[in-house]
Amino acid sequence: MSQTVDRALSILPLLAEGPADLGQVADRLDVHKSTALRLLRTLHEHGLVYRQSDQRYRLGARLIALAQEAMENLDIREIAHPHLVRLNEQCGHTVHLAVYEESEVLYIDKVESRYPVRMYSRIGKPVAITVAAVAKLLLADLPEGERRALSDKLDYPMYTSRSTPNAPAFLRELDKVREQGWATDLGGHEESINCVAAPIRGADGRVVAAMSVSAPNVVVTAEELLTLLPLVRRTADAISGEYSGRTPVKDSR
Amino acid sequence: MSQTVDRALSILPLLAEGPADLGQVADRLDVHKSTALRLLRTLHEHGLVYRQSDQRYRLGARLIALAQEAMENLDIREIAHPHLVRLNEQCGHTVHLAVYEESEVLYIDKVESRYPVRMYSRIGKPVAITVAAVAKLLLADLPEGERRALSDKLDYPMYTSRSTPNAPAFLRELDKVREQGWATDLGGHEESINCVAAPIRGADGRVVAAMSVSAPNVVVTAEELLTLLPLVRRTADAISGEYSGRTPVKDSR
DNA sequence: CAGGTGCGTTGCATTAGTTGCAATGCTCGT
DNA sequence: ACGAGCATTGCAACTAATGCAACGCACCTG
Repeated sequence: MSQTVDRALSILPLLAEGPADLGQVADRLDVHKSTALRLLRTLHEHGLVYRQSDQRYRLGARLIALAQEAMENLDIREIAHPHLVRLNEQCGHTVHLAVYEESEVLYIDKVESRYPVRMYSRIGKPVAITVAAVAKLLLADLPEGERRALSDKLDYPMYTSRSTPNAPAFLRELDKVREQGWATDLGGHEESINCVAAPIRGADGRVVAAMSVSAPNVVVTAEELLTLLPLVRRTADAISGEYSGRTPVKDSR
Repeated sequence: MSQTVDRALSILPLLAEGPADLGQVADRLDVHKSTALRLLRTLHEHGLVYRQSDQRYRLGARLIALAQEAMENLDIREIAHPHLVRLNEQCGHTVHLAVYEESEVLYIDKVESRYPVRMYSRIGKPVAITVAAVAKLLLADLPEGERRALSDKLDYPMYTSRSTPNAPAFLRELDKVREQGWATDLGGHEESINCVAAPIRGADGRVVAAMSVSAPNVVVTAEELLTLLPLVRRTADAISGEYSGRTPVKDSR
């Protein structure tokens, strides 16, 4: 809606790929160098962009600080965290918490496995939306129209042979997940990693977040992992209860 | 430098304080509501701002994802992480990694204490710059002029009776730290928490990061913590070596 | 060491893009 | 059902962003 701001913000994902110099930024934005310079300067003043010693630009520190504050404003996270820790203490595996926002699902909290073999994932990283167990739960709860529209515009990368191959299969999976009230990902993202996930609901019953337990085959088989399902669901329900009991989406200050 | 972008970016820290509606944003920016609306819309399109169900705006998910990528581009972090984990395994206490950027010091990595009593801190949070041991190391290495200028414009909040009270005291402390090559914070931030820190240097000898071990009094006394100093310094030196050996600030793609 | 290339930077005239206003639409509370 | 409060839209006025061309500077190169 605002061209100038639009251009300036387009610089951020560009720099997320790696440092770039003025010329590169100008080219990618398709604007004159002087224009790019002014935009970069403004971003710099706000600390979103940093100029390293070789004069190239990269993302700045304040961005990290802002994201931090953004997460602290998510009250589900605050409420859920102790529950996640407890679950991790009980089963030892990696525990994730994820939310859906604007066509993306991303992890907002994580408790690391206590086993030596750990899976790769990072808080803030958008998850593989077509296969992750938490993603299925979050998308399954979307209103029909939105769900269809989203499933349509998604890509369905075949991470493994068990990845969800296309939109119809995905929608079927979502229906199943919605009905049973939990979800799994059995090697659909990485061949040797399985997950079980359960939804966290707000007072109105809508799914506000999802949590999962993940473990590699070498530690426990998929069957063994599934035996944790009741525990995961109980934890999720406990979080739901606490979340609904408190002020729902209230101001945090 | 660019008014429109400047205004748009000013919205982010504002929303970091908590959700706000259009009117509040317009007021704080001192612009007309329609202007604020357009700026918010642009931020929204880029996912930096999210509109929650009650129509108020808060920081968006992509901000978190961007910050994530920003951190992954910091190669000190990549290199240091395994060392931090190993140090944590050896001593059991909380280990922090911090960098200086644009008048701020912030934590970019953390390994949690294995003791039940943990200190509060979060990756991405700017640190108490006048008292934290890592901050002293990073600032001590700044060129004279910059150091004086910065020390001058800082606030010196008295978190505890042992906090650095003012600029002259701070500069003296920095001189001491620079000379001895390590730093401490003995209850200067929180009465019962002590830290020892050591600098990580690049190939040119400049301090590029600093790491620290922190523990509360109830777990170990300050004296006991100080016995860890050689270990902390050795770890920092190991990281320095690896960092200098590799491509210094090279492109990451 | 002179000349050249590639980059970032600056001042300025043009014009496109942003602004604030006023009017409209919408939602909620009474 | 009515009104208050907020978000939203279209539009004309004008400010502020744009691209150009020229300059400065550092680094190669012959």
